[in-house]
Amino acid sequence: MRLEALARSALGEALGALGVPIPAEIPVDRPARPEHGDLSSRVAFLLARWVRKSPPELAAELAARLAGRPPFRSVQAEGGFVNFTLEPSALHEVLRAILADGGHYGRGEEGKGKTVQVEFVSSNPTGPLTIGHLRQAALGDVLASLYGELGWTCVREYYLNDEGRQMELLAQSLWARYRQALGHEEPIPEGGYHGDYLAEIGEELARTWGDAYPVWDGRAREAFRAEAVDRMMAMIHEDLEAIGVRFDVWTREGDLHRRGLVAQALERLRAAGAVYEKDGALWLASTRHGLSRDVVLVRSDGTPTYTMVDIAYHLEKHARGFDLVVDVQGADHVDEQRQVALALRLLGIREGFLRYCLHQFVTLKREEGVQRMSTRAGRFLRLKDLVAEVGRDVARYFMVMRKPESHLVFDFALARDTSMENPVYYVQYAHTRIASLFREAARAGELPDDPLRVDLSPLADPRELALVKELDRFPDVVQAAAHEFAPHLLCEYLENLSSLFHPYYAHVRVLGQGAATPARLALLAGVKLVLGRGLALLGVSAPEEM
RNA sequence: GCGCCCGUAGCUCAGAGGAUAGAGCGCUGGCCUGCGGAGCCAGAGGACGCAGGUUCAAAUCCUGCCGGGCGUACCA
Repeated sequence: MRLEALARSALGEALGALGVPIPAEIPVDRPARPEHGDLSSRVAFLLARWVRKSPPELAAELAARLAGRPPFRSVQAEGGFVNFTLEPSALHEVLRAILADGGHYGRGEEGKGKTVQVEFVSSNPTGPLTIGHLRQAALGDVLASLYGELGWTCVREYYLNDEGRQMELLAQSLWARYRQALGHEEPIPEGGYHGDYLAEIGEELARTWGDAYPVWDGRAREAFRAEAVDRMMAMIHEDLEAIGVRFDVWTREGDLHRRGLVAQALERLRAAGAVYEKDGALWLASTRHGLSRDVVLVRSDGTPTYTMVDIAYHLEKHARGFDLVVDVQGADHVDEQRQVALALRLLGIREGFLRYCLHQFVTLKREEGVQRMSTRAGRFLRLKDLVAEVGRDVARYFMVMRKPESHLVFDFALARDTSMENPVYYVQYAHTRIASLFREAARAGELPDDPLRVDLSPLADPRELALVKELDRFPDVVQAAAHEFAPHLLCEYLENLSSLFHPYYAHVRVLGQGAATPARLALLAGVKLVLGRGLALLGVSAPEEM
């Protein structure tokens, strides 16, 4: 039961009794200031004109009609607002319901019988994953968890670009390293990959393969490309393992070609009249539909572009029957996204089938200053190494604690050495403290036999009621975080809940307080439950001891 | 030039029509003879980039500027 619903239904009745038309959604907010009550509605501002009254007049009439109505202790008009203060017993019931839900609290039903695919990372296998990929890995993984929490069946997918020019360059770069290891002077190709990780593999191949590939020909290309992709994938798996991200499905670009899906997609676009020929290439007529430029789908040499394959891939996703597809991508993909979305629209695919979670880039701030990453130049911080330094929990949390569309500065020093004032630890510590308290309660024989039957009436302290009100928000936060692609809302919520708990704990004794003890333990069981659920959704551990 | 994202406390960022704008870090000063001080309490610190407009009400919506990021490839 959301608390807002209590005020909504009361206001609905009062409006009906006054003969005022009832809006589809009666606005109810949580006031920032305690003197404005537990709940507040600005409905009078919306409807005053309708009934030719001023907002304060209408608000006063509504308040008069609702005065003394349970579960409200008071209903007051202030300005044009109608402010509600709840009876503590109403909050006690909220807490009881949360405890009764147990591990299911926060779960939703909206996704029942529906499937969502979240595609993320999808980094080209040209090197290990870096801190740049971390934001995407964390975001995608958390979004998938959030949708899972709302009842959706969720598929985490990685799209593997194992074809094309970048793979070619990677293979040739590796070959050059291999030749260098054999003592030949072979330069890294123009636009190739300079990272040390290829040098190591090159040396190893020189030992095992000897001088078997003296020239860069078709045979060498095949061998080195296969080897390079395998090696890169192994590294990527290690990095994903380090931050605890698992994919359900890996789709390879090469498979899309082999299954004829690219050709099929092209046929559909032709049939829809969405393409035209120019300069020997085939173009998507995007400007005709309001985009800023047309893009090439098939080059004049007959090979399909990345965009073409991307369209084919998304048609394939559609054919798989997902109700929703979420692509997590960086800000450099905006144009690409528009093009793919347009193509799907022209092919009659339902609006809303594909949604993009677009995120800005991460810059790394460390002692030497701010540095830009470049896999190609071999200048990057590998994900695995980052996790080794700051831990998986901090790495993940820091990546989702800002909204995706904000630039994110990863303060390395803060993440690593401030185990003192780090928000991750602050939240985890709240969980640990409660766990410790329950251990203590068990030792002292103060654990209630049946937590659901505890008398909650001793919970009267404003801090206790504030905690219950905050617990009541949790399902709304989960839902908003999922729908708006905004996991940072969950971080903010958990930090806020923790900042209500810590002072409470510091000032209110729980154990040895007679009838208050089981009531307070019940409250803290609720807090622990929600902290644990929230952290789990973020993929961050909720330790019993630290 | 054009398109998209972002300008809020010294720093990193929440708030996205409502009532006196928030948090963390940093800074100043307090609190360890009771459940974990990884904590608590108090304080200093703001023309919400600028200028107009819409509204009973704008940090929030609209327009135009100014700053920063990204894109604007027959790259992926």
